[in-house]
Amino acid sequence: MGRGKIEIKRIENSSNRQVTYSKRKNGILKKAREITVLCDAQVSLVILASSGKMHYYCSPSTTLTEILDRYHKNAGEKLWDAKHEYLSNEVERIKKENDRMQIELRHLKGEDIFNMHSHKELISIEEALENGLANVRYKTMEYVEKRRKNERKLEEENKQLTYYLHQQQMAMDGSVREMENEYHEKERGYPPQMPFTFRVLPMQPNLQERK
Amino acid sequence: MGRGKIEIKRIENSSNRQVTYSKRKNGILKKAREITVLCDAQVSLVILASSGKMHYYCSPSTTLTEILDRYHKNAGEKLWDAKHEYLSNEVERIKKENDRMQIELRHLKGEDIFNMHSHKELISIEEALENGLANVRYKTMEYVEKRRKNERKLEEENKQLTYYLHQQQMAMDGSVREMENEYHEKERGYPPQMPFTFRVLPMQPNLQERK
DNA sequence: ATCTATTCATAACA
DNA sequence: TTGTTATGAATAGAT
Repeated sequence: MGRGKIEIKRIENSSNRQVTYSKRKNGILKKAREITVLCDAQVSLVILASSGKMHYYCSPSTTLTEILDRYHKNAGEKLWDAKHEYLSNEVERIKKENDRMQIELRHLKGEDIFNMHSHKELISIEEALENGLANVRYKTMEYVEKRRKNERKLEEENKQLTYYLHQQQMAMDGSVREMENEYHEKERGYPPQMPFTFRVLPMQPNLQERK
Repeated sequence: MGRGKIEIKRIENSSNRQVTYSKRKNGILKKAREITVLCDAQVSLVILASSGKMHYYCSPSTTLTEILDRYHKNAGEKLWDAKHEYLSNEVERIKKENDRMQIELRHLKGEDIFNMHSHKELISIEEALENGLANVRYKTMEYVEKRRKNERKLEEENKQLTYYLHQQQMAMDGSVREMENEYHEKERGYPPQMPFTFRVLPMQPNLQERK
């Protein structure tokens, strides 16, 4: 129909397409109205132009929803359920995404950081923070290590001193008893086990002030 | 069109109506398909005969639901029930939350910071990262503090022991000299300063194993 | 269903 | 966009 026959394929010329759309849209709407009146039919028609403009027709005495309800039942297509399912899945999907990011954020903020290592996906993200933390950790480790070593040294000294003290006590104890009971008999053939020159080594000064 | 013009009003003859319905229905469906192809339009068409038979067309690459979604928005009609509306809102809400967190995450990772509108925003990001470090620092500080305290205690004990050892040495030294030079004169009026019951307190075990 | 005289829709043009 | 018109398409009524 028209001045010439046309092939049914996309009209490339944009303005031609626009004009054709407008005319044919009116034609379809008219036909929809007509079949409604002529044949007691119910019609739901929605037309969307590529431009985004929309036109629709719905036969009177009904609503689009009503027709679609019947459509739903008749077609057996799970229109509503599908929509509902889609939305449910979407909510779930996005919620998961949400949780993941929330955890990630908490970790990056330094919360829950001791649970972090179980989450594989977070490893790459952790790296950012861990790079920052690496320096701090290294410094503190160094520091702790030094303190621990010093601590051990002190413990050792402590043991030594305790031991020597005990020895000396014994020695002194013996000497005193000797002096008290038989100080005229000179039979002390044993020198003190501990050299009197023993001195406790001075500790590293300022160690606890270092970082 | 046809052998004679007809008025657009209900066709009273039932079989005529039925025939006309069938013919026009096909016509509309064809037109719907055509406008879809010719003009890049999207069409949703549902036709219900008074007999109850139903036919529909929906342009490919879309779903009826999708078209009706747009219809809903444009027409402002309540197509969707509360559940769907709730879910739709939920999706939108969570998506916004999602975007917000995504931006925050990217910022914490140091990405996209060139879009920052103010120095304040940069500072707050810096603060967040520093807070993250603070937690780690705190944990290590606690640990170091414990070690330091134990260390101090050991130092104190060490000093005490050294002191007592020295005292004892003096006392013993004196006793021996006394014994050697004038052991018949009993003038030792000073008892040892250190009680013989002195014992070094045992240290906290396992302290260095604790985190 | 199929045919066909007619009316209708519309492509091209203005 | 709107209108005009030649032409192809749709279809009412008959078969």
